Amino acid sequence: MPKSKVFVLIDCNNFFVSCERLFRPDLEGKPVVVLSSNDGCVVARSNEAKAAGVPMGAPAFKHRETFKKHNIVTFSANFELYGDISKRTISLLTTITPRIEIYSVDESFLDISALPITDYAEWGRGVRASVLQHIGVPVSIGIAPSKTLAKLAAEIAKQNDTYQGAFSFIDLPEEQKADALRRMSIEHIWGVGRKLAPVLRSEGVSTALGLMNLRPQRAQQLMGIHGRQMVTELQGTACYQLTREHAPAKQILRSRTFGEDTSHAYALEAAIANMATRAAYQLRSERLLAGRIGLFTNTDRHKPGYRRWTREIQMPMPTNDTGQIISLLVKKLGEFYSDKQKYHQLGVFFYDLTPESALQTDILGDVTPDMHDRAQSRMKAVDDINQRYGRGKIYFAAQELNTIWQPRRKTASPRYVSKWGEIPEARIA
DNA sequence: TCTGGGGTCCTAGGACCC
DNA sequence: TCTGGGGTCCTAGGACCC
Repeated sequence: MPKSKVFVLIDCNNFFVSCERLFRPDLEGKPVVVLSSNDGCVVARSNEAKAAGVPMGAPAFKHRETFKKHNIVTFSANFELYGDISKRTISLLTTITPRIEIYSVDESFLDISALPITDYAEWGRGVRASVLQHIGVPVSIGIAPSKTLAKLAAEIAKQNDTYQGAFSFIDLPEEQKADALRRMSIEHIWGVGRKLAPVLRSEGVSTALGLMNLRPQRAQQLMGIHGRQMVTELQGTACYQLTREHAPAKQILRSRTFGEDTSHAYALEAAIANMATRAAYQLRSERLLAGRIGLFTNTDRHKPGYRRWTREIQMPMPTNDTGQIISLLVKKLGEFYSDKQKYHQLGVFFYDLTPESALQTDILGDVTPDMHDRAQSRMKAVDDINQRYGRGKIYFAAQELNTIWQPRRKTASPRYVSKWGEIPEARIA
């Protein structure tokens, strides 16, 4: 019988806020929130902001009073900064073991089954101290025989200061494990969200322990196959393994809510051009081609007369050529556009992604392989220039038609680490 | 006035076929 | 005119995640 698995979850606490504080140490201990694009929703809160009663995902405009009353400092999200701090953290974790899964910008799983460790919680506290010292970001660490339990363990570590940032289910006596699970409500379980929590509660299951003891068949009836796997994982048997290497994308989507609603066709065209540019760049950087491309746009769903339009194009030959994509999508826009509508948001998406290497020439189509090659070398030249001289140095004219679509960012922090002009200065007196 | 953006996976149901 | 059962494929929508 193989030795059972040991997974670690390293979860950065209040990650976006912690990143902002790295460059603003004066904000340590003060209430801070980070807002999404258009300063719409709260996407990260410091502990002090949580204590002041600001909910996660809350629309910012509903809480302006609370922000004022508690002197809460707000930042517009600065994803370039967070991405950079995230990369540094990951490269530090990679020195522990190469068996790492980058789960999100602020969470990674490690498989440490093969590491010679006797006291896991103590080991976890060491990792926490190292990340704090080298990166400056506080983390919570959960260690367990399954990923679902590791997520719960990290949550326990975060909630309870006595564990000093690390909690382990490995070698924990059955009675203590039951106690810990009894104290965690089902909402904290990975895979139980807004809809499933009430379903479980009406079944009389309100804690992690309750779900662990639910009949697997019943869990599957209530929640589908994931429910059954959740029970098994809570019992301490791993269903989910480490997902190594970034799996190729299955779909790519770029969308933005506009800075203000617009009826102008050229504003929509500019938005299409920008979304398509970013999405197609991702396609090319992953060496993929899109077999289906499309766009959607809608009016404000909080206003009467809400409408949504979606159009798709089946490509005769898969593409990643920004110019071709923009012109096809702008043409599609013309099929439904009306200057009587107030458009609020627009997105561009790609489906049926295939590797460039698998390109099948469409012998009956009017796109010849030669045309495809020319498009390829044109886009390569654009990418090379932008990579060398900075994003957006060279672009399609349509991108510049209008800027109404651009989201508002009232309180963005400087791009400390990715723009030379915004690097912080330090003076030594 | 003001409510984000980017993903994955599963399932139910329809179309179609034998 | 009426009709069973089962399989496949596709899509839309729903659930979840951060």
